[in-house]
Amino acid sequence: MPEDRFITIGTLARRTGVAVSAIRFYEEKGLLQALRTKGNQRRFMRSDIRRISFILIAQKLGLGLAEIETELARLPQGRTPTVADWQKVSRSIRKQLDAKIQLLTLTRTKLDQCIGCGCLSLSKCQLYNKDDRAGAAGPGPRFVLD
Amino acid sequence: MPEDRFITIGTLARRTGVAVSAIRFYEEKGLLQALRTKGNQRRFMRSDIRRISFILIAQKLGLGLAEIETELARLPQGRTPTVADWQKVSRSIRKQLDAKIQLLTLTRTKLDQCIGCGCLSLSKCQLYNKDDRAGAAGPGPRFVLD
DNA sequence: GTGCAACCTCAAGCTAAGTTGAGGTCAAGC
DNA sequence: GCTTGACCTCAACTTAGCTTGAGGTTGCAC
Repeated sequence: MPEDRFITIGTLARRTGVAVSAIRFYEEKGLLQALRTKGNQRRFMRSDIRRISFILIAQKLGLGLAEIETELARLPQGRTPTVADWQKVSRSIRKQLDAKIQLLTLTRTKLDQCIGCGCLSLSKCQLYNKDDRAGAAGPGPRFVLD
Repeated sequence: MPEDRFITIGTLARRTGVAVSAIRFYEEKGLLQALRTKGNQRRFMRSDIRRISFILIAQKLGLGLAEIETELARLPQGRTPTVADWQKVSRSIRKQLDAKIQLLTLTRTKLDQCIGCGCLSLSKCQLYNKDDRAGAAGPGPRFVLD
């Protein structure tokens, strides 16, 4: 296997700083795809280093793996993504980041009003009303600033 | 039990919109304390309504229950918290909110540079470097914008 | 042709923040 | 005094994002 284009899972792990187990996990979740050798070992493409970089960055921005998968799906299938391809995806998460900052800023304004009156009352407080929560459904960790 | 000061778990649930099971869970975690009747049923204080309001608000701001417990510990023991007591706690989380917004804004700036060059490279990108992650330890969901 | 690191799968475990269910008790109105 | 809804405990399950371990195979270098 003299091919320069393919790398082992260990190499990918070293290059990205991500654990081997995590890479397998990402593959299982569909965020990465790997070829297999005759002996059933994974072989990744060099461009997967960038793909993992993106995963890490997007996680830092608060996206879940499912959302990240959606974003990655915008990349071209079959060919190595170009700079322009990556820019398109990056701009998409930049929008989400923007929205998140706006939401937090708004919340801060409300909190300031709340501190002013000291109420923290569910009925009167701007910050909190039941309707806000009506949509929250299903078990598991929620409330991470949807 | 003609006392106006004590309320049942069901009443507390109705008043806050939080599930009974969640209230028991918060008590177990030490975020709430309850007296017990002879028949072993919980009795909460009216001021716990506000306490739960605070928990909900703080969660919205992205705090975990452990952090919220720390904040709540600033409230006086034994007496019902006053408006001033709540303001002190609110100002504390306002600071944390501020920091979170600043971090996100900084991240956005870096992302913009990244989009500019299209790199998304672990070695060159401002957005990501290994050292950032060195501190992240332990299992469980991390990366929620520490 | 053999030794050993690196790979493989599969199952179980972890944390957070709860929910769901089984099986049983309490309290209040009629 | 009894019925019924609200309460009790305890155990098991949920989702997300992984890690850890057991037990077995590959691939490359000497």
